[in-house]
Parts: sequence; structure tokens; C-alpha cells
Amino acid sequence: MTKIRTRYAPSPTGRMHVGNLRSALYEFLIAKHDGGDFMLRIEDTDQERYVEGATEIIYRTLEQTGLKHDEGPDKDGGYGPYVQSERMKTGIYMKYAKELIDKGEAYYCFCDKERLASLRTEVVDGKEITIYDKHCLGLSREEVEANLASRKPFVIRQNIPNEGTTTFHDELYGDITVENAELDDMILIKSDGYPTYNFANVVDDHTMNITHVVRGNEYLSSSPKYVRLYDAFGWQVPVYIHLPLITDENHKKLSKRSGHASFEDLIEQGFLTEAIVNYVALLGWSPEGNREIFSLQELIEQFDYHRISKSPAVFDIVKLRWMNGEYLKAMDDELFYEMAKPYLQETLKKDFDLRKIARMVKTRIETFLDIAGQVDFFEELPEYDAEMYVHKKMKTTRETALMVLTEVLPILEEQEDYSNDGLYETLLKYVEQKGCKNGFVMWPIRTAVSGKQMTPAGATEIMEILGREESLKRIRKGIEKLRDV
RNA sequence: GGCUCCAUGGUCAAGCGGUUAAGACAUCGCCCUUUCACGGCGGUAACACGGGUUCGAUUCCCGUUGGAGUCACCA
Repeated sequence: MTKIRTRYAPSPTGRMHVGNLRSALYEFLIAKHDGGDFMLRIEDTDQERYVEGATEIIYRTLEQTGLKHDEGPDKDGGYGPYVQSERMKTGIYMKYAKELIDKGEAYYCFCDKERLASLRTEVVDGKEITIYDKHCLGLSREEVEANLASRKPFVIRQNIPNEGTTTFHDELYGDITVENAELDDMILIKSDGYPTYNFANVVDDHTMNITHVVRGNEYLSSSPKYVRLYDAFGWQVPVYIHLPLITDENHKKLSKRSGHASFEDLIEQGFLTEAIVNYVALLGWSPEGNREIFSLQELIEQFDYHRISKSPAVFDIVKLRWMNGEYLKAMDDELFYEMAKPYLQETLKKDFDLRKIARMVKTRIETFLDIAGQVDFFEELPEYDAEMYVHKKMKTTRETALMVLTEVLPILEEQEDYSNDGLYETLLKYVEQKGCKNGFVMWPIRTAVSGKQMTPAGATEIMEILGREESLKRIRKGIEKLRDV
């Protein structure tokens, strides 16, 4: 049994899309589950789309998510170079393209844009459909030589017969057969000398000894062309695993415009790396049991690619939020504090015990971005409606609230100990004396002290954070508000 | 439009001829509670349709419908 070798082969065109991340993850898992190697190859054959810094983003994302590659541009494993533009300089693509020409499996094409445009048959959904007519296949050897000698621009096309069918096998989808007539003579080498993705991919996967080609389902319909290339060379076809698409809520292929499309976007939206990886792993794959929370290491152990599903999956940010919340809750207090700190500091400028506030908020948020909305009242008492004092279950009305607050104010003014426990104790005494329910007293105080419908903590906990002075001030303000009405 | 793929609740999904058709998110209700949350308990909710095959189809086959992908000198 040969060692599994998979590869992640992104083109450096920007941030790493969750679809790409999932491909990388599965490629990594398939290799690692089997003790194989995972490599990184940069496919930068399109100089027009190249984005400065995109390669660094890829490195950073793989590093951050823990998808450590065994080989790559920065880690030679003997199959380099690992960047296609560098491989091109070795002449590898042209060499193999010429080999195909010699075999009659490819040919030079000198057709210009105008002629190609005249071939367009129809326009569907704004897309122009062109089927190349093999015009240049008919060129004589002399004509080709003459064109080449006069430095006429050319591309090299794959020669696919008009008859017969081509079948390829996918591990998940089974055998897929298409009519050769459906297959266009795709371009292998562009006029700028660079190989197309289609060609570079096959040459590189073979020369780099990739055993399992794992990629998005969008390549499914063009895969027969790749198989023809392998066959033309006499190379062994790798194991193909096409992954189901990840779609947006409208069931359309996830695009950069979807908002939450890239890994970095999600990080900016306050999500945890581990939660993102965990969630993405479950989009299109499910483990044997009912468990859903997995570390990367556990995923490696559990991942069986035969359990990858065939139908597309909607990227559900709501479930990701839930999962992120689970990770947050399970997080070590100190670590949580460190990570939440910047978010806390953003809304809380005054001198608060952020550690305490962090602990309050930890089990109540789903992402770090939720923090601001939960703690903002500490910084400043928001405007609120006196109606907020009314609570059916607590049996409080404006009148009772006013009564409680005015009665409690002098007690709190005398109170020295403003710790949660101390406050709770004295307020409980008042409750006993009154012979009412806790909430009957706590609700109005909490409202006065926070001005919010919901808070991450109870009345006395809030007062402890606010301190004596601010707490009293807010209670007095509450009394005024209730009197005014 | 051609070709290809897909089809279990709103979403992720288990199931691989016989099940009361799991589980999770979301949603709803109840309990707990110093409000909300957390937690606990419970509810609503699915095999797209029509033919076969079979003693028996969610499961296998065909068709219909629906959805998606793809049809570039982009990957």
C-alpha cells in the first residue's frame, strides 16, 4: 500500500474562502488519517488575477488552523518547486505539451480572438458558449512551422475526438461517462506561455506523486478531460474525490460576496479558529456517532472520506454561532479573559474589573462581538422606559418598583460592604422583612442599575462592579424616573 | 439551452429492503432562576411526485419535477 499524498492547490487571489478551507481540511484529514503526506502547491498561473500578499494569507491560514503541510514552497520534500510559476521556468509544462503534440493528443492553435468570437453559438445566462471547431488541427506541418517561425502567437489545445465516450471514476460519485463530442478542445498552454489550470494540475499532480485528488464538485463535469490527459500520457489516474459544494442560504455556490465567506472574515466576526474548523468539517461529512464537537486531532482519527456526502450543504452561520458558543463555554477562564479583553476594552473605558465581567459574559455569548451589547450599560446607563419596571412574573408594577427603590435607597446608602455577597445579604433581609419574593425586589433594582431588559448578571453582581457611588446614583435616577410618570 | 451531479424536517444530517425514520442547530412550551442567559424536560416539523422490482420500499431501477454545477487564453 503506497502512502497517501494529497495536496491543497490554491491560487493566490485573496482571502481563503470557507469552501477552500474545507477542501484544504479534507485533503489534510484524508492524508493524516492514513498517515500520509499533505502538501501545498501554489497555482499562480494567472498573472492577471494574482493578488499581492495572497500567498501569505494562505500560509497564515493554514498555520492558524493547524493544517500543517509536509511539503510546500517553504518546505521542500524533493518534488519542488511548489509554485507553478517557478515550475514553469523549468520548462516542464511545455515539455509535456510537446509530448502530447507528438502523440497527436494536442495541437498548436493560432486562432485569434476575432475568429474565436465568430464561433460563439449562443448566449445563455449572460455566458457566451464557444465550441472550438478544431480549425487549427487541420493545419499542415509546414503551416505550423511557418507560423511558429514568424512568431505568431499560439496556444496548445488538447485534441479530443468527436466520437466515443470518456469515463472516469470518482470515489464518491462513482463512474461518470460523457460523450467526447461534449468535451471542448481545452487550452493546455496559453499564449503567454503559462499552462492553464487544467494542464498544470495534471502534470503537477502526476510529477508530484499525488495519489488522491480532492477538489470541489465544480470540477466534476470537466474531469473526463483530465482523465484523457492521464491516459494520453500513459499515466496512472489518481483517486478522485469530489467534494459537495458549500452554498449560501439561497443554495447558491458560496461566493466572496456572501459576507461571511472567508476564514478571516469569520475571525473578524468574533469566531474562534477551532470552532470554524470543527463546523466546516461537518459540512459535507459526518462521523459515525452523534458527537459534533471535535478537535483537529480527533477529526484526524475519525475522518473516513467514504462518509462524505454527495449533496450540497448550506453554510449556516446560526449553527456556527452555536458551536462557537460551545467552544467559548469550554474555554479556560484565563484564556477567555485574554481573548475577550480587547473587546471589553473597546466598550468599557472606565476602571472596571474586566476579569469579573469576562467571567459573567463567558457563558452568555456566542461570539466575541456579542460582548459589546452585553456590557455597554456598565460604562453608561442607557436611556430606558419606565415601563421596563413592570414584570408580570415578578408581580412588579411601577408603583411597587417606586416603593421598593425608595425604601431600599436609605438602606443601601448606609451599606458599606458593596460586594455581591454583602449586598445580597442585606437585600435578602429586606425581602424577608417584606415577606415578598426575591424578584419583587431584585427586578426593580436590577432595572434601575442597568437600564436594560437583560443583563449578564443579577442586581447585586452589577452593583459590585459599578461600585457604591454609581449604583446609588442610578437608583436615585430610577426613582426620579418613576416619580415623573 | 447542452451536459453532469444531487434530492430525508427551515438548516446540518443518521439511515445503506422490514426502524415508533436517530441526533444537532433553529423554533415553540414548561421547569429552574436575583431578569435574560445557562441548564433540565418536552413539543411542532422530513423520506418531492409517479411508475416499476420485491412478500415488503426512505432505501434498488426508470421517468417526472425541483435544485445546483459547468460550458473562458479563471482556477
